[in-house]
Amino acid sequence: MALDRKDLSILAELTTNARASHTELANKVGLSSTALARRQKTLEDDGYIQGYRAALDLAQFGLTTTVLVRIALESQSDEALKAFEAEVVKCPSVVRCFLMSGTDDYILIVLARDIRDFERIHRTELSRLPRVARVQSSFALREVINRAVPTVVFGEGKR
Amino acid sequence: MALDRKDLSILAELTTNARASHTELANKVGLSSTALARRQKTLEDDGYIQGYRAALDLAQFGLTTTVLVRIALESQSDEALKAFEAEVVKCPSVVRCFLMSGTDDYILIVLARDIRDFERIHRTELSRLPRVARVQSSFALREVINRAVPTVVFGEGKR
DNA sequence: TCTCCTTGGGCACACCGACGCGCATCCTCG
DNA sequence: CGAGGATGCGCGTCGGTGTGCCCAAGGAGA
Repeated sequence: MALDRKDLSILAELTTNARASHTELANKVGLSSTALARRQKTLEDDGYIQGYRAALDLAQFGLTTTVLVRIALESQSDEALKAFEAEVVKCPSVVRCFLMSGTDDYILIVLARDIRDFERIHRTELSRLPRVARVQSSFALREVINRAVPTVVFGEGKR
Repeated sequence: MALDRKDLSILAELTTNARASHTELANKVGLSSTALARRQKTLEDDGYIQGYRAALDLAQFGLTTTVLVRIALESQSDEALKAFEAEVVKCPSVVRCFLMSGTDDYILIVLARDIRDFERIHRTELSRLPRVARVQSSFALREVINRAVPTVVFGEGKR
């Protein structure tokens, strides 16, 4: 199934404002409300739209510090990976965790209030992870780009 | 201003389902619809809720490969940073870009269709970035955690 | 070339639900 | 005991949503 420019326009708009009504969206896209409703439903049914989520301002919660953590395990055995992953999903300050190729086994993205708070997280969350051989942390000084969706998605319009 | 458990419960629910109606939310949180409406409006006005966004299934667009790219610049001068950042924001496949402490100057997260596609992105987007001294890419074999909001936010309830 | 058929769009309408208001009540704190 | 803040209930209005129907455009086949 292929998406045309209007579909992409709908997705782009919903990515910005998920609560827009059919008529509101229809005006922006250049369709009638019924035509838009059909397309939106199709996009949902076909799985292009997973759901609608509120975007929280994490800075408002004091979470202004992003830390990238590289973790190497003692062993790359399946059992070690499973044990590590079972615990890392419980870490409440971790927002992303990738199993990586190359020398570093895992890369985590951790959100903290500040550097002191990260020290606490390191002590109470990260240091308790099993099978860890080495932990290396780098602080993000600034976030230059933070997109949920790559802009390339909205630029491939057919027709 | 402090949030109590009901506020956090509202935020948690809206993070999952941003289109829930007042009555729907009220039932889950244990409030009446009016009390909930007031609290939700307060959360919006106070900036805890930035907005409501549709979550797209990137796999549906073929973007199944995540790549972490480490980039070191030739120079850390303010001019070099500005020049680099002015260009990197134009890269349509980059979803995140951090200015880092330590040896690596920037870390990007790039979404690609597959490894072949990343080669194209490397050639057409990354290699054109100015002032770059070294580029090092690591592929994510698997995504263990992908949260928009750390669970720690929902667990600090007062009262 | 004509015709049939399919696909997508627009218009109008009716129903249903959401939303916001006012007021009474309750709880807490001073 | 009084006052302020938050809650819950009921109501009316408004808007969104979904349906049915018709129309236009494009493609296929005879």
